[in-house]
Amino acid sequence: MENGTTIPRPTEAELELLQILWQKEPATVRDIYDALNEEKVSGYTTVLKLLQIMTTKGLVVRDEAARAHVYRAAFSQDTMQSRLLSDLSNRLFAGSAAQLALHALSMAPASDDELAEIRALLERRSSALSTQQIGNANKSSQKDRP
Amino acid sequence: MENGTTIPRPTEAELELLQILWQKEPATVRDIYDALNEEKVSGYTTVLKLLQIMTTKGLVVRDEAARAHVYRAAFSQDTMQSRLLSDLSNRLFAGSAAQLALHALSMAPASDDELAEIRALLERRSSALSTQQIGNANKSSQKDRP
DNA sequence: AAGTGTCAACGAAAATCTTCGTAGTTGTGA
DNA sequence: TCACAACTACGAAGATTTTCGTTGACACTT
Repeated sequence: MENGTTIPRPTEAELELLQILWQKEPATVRDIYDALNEEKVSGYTTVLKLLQIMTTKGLVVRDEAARAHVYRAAFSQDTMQSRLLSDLSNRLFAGSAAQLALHALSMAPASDDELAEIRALLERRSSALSTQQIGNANKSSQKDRP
Repeated sequence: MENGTTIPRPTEAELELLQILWQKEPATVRDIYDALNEEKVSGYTTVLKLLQIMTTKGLVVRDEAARAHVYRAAFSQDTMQSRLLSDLSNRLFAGSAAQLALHALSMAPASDDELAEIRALLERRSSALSTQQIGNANKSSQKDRP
């Protein structure tokens, strides 16, 4: 395919595991299995198989040193959020992330803190409206392991 | 399943057709087929089949009066945007649409107009921070056909 | 050293998604 | 009226996703 630097899009079930991983990282299959079963029932080997698939996809990274392999997310939650957001933006908002943000904002029961944060971001933005790409699709403050 | 008032989540290919529908509504299979083939190649019956599936799913509504059935999206683009956004919000942003908006904003190369619009929304928001639900998940100005 | 329990690997079944070929129907122009 | 073109319905194949049962390897306890 056109792979390379592209982050693979996780499926529904895969994203669920990633959510757990981001919280409990690093984790063994059992760790994840236990955490998952607090929300829904699922077989141990199901989780295992998913993790194996995600490993080949490059969604997670595995340390096989110990007997119980230890898994980590290959990409930070932040990176994945950017990725899926821009995906949705392309597919449903004609590529305008701003439109997307606007829409999200209009349906968000935001807290005062969040509103303040958004205003701050907006200020910064209006002053820095130069040619540079403003986005942070590659915020280097993140620790991804591709 | 647990259907009822729930909007079914469109698949990748389905969303593509919806995009076209929102622009060219109402449209026959051929209309959609033609529009789609300006972007990518796809068979006529493929489009037809998809529309049939989408009809049973309730994603589109069909008028069978004429020989060439006429299709419309069952939900406005706006409604679908809200739906998928809140979906992503739940699955990747711990349910915080504001966090999602913030993230989208930080990666959006927004235009001045859009920034202004966002600021306006923000103003409105801060003054109207009462108990009422502020969102527009059901903007009654929309014409959905469930 | 044998027994017990945990683990990864493998294969495969079930469900869903995507695509298309074929058949049968209907309206239209010759 | 006959033939042609356009359309829908049906079925099915291939791809992908999701789930799980079984097997063999490994480690710890007794």
